[in-house]
Amino acid sequence: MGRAPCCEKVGLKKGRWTSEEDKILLNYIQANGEGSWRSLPKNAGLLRCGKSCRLRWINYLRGDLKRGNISAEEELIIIKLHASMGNRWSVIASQLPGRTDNEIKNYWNSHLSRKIHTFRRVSRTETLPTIMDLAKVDIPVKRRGGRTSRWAMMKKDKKYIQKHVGIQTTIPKDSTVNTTGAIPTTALVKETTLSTAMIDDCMVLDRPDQVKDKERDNSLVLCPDDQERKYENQVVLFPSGHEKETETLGPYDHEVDDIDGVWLGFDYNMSNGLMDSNGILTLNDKGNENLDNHNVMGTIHHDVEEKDSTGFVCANKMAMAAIEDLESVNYSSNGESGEWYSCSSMASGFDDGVDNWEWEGVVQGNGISGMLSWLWESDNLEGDSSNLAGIDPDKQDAMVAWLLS
DNA sequence: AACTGATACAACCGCCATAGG
DNA sequence: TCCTATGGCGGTTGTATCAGT
Repeated sequence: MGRAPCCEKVGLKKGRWTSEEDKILLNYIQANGEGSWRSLPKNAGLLRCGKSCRLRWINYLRGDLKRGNISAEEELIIIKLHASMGNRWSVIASQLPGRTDNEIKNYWNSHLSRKIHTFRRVSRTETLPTIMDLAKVDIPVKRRGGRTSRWAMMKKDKKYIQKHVGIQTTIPKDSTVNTTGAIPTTALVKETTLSTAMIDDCMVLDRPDQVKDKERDNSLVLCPDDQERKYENQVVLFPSGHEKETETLGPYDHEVDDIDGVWLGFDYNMSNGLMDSNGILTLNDKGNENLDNHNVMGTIHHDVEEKDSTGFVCANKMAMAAIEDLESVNYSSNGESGEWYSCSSMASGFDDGVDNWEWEGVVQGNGISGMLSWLWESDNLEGDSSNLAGIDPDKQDAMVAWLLS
């Protein structure tokens, strides 16, 4: 038998809270402060369990809650933190002011989990799975239906809360309501490449010698790996298999000393016609109407210092990326040590006959230091919350701060 | 217009950690 | 040290709402 319920449930109301109940709870807490949840319902005259009151307050009525949809920036933070600490929603929520763990959990489950796959860390002794069975993976689909967000309702009617429960909203004037589930792709790519903590000082890669179109400003450009790849503090992703033999896996098809990794994921839309005659693929969504959802995922490796024959230096970190349309993705070990790997995907969105691509990426510049060493000192990187077990809180805080720096 | 399936998200539930007696 | 109350967390469920048929 489990422990006794937190309160006597006979006669208590369950289910959705009415605006009247919200008013009562809100008035009570404003007058008496929060806490003492067990006695609160009785004192306030609510036929609710104290736990239910607490949840209602924390997740909905609290005045400091952020209104509106999760922004691309917030989404990125969620992705990053989830990649590092798993389903520790409260910890993740603590880094997103005004967001609740429940909200983030729901957002993850309904929006992100299907878009983002966490890839296995490749250890020295581990054999990579060569095929990932994506048939078993949920495929992101176009939103067909679903509830309209209550916050969206409030956005539409800023007086909603005042009308219904009598509290002030803090809906930002410029907040947007996204009812399609679509991600602001360009912004997200930009945010990802600009603000990702693991990619210190990176900037959006543009190739001024080949990319003249101003429309491509602030986009991420993928370059064939036979192109110049000496960039300072930039993100470079290589479609290494594009119309070439796959011997060109970049300068990194050699042994590396150590691999620790964290996957980054971001979503973008890709359509036909993004590949120009030079084989440069641009990730943006400008002017692309025929969009399919694809994911780009990358992992950042560190403790790598290598030079290729052209003198390219990959200092301290490497990144890999995969493009996938979630139909099929092959993972293969790459390099003698088997410690890193490339990803190929079927990109059915292309009409240029190239439907099987292999990508790799590099982040160049100084950056990841010892933080990742201890962050990933556990071998278990599959989103297991035990990842952080045993790490003292200061370290954990430092990690979070670093991840978000 | 009615029906159906998909979706978002609010709310519930059980378990765990911790404080305090 | 044990026991209990309580708060908190994460997994899961229920349902309102919507788009497609």
